[in-house]
Amino acid sequence: MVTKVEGLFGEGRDGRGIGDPYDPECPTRLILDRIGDRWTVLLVGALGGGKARFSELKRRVGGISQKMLTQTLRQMERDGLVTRTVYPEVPVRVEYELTGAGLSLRGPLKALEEWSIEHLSGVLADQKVYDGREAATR
Amino acid sequence: MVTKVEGLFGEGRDGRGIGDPYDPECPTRLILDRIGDRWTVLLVGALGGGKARFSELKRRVGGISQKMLTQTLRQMERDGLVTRTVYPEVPVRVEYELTGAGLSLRGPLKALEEWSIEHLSGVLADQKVYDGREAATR
DNA sequence: CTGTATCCTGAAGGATACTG
DNA sequence: CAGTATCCTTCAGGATACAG
Repeated sequence: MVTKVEGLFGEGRDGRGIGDPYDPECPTRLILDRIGDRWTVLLVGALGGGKARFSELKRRVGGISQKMLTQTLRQMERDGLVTRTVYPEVPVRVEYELTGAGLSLRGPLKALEEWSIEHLSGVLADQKVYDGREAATR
Repeated sequence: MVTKVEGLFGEGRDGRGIGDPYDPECPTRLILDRIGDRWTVLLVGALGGGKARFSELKRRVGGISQKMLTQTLRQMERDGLVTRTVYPEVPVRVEYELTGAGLSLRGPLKALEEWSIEHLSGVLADQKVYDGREAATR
């Protein structure tokens, strides 16, 4: 039995232990499992505009393999982030669309993206400094 | 040469391609690289309360190995998210502390955590439904 | 106490070929 | 078109032993 995580990022930290990331009931793990891989994040972005079909998503998300596209979409469907609609035409047409939950994820992800844009140059600069010091030490 | 990503999660999606996640200059990749692994996220949480030393972090973050703790902290230091201070006592004491950039990451992460807490039960329920349908199909 | 250095394994994920 | 099935490689990351 593991202690539940109520707020890793609340203000009042009191040094209490942090929830086990391997506990399936841990919300932190929940996000990490969905957001952890780049593909889910990119797909939420790619689906932000509305429905899209398989091939279109493949085109939109650069570098994704067919395997990962299918796999990630299935996962998102399972999690209730996306709906999958099959139109039995010839050839088959399949459309994906964000659910309410999927759409609601865009806000937090956007916040993260904004942080990223804001700190991109800073982080890159810090890396250079750090790497420089390391090289000098060696 | 790949198109830069300005806003994967902005409102007006126009179906334009999405930035290559392998481009080091892509902000989306920046977040994903830091946030992608559970440890960085958990450490930002663990360090939210202020300075903490190595062994304390190890205790706080359940399940992290010594190797990953060191490795993740080094990465965070390199990215300018954390400072590392060595006190040459016997035995050595090392304290880690979030920088401004590190602290500023807590907001977005908190938003994500809130999403997670809010949607935990829903996602879990959807998974059950999905798995049930799959089992029936098979 | 705070690491570094190796070894080793599982799992992620790309490439490719085939199907309804 | 939208997948599924396989093979194969890479590599993250745990376990362990040793060091300043």
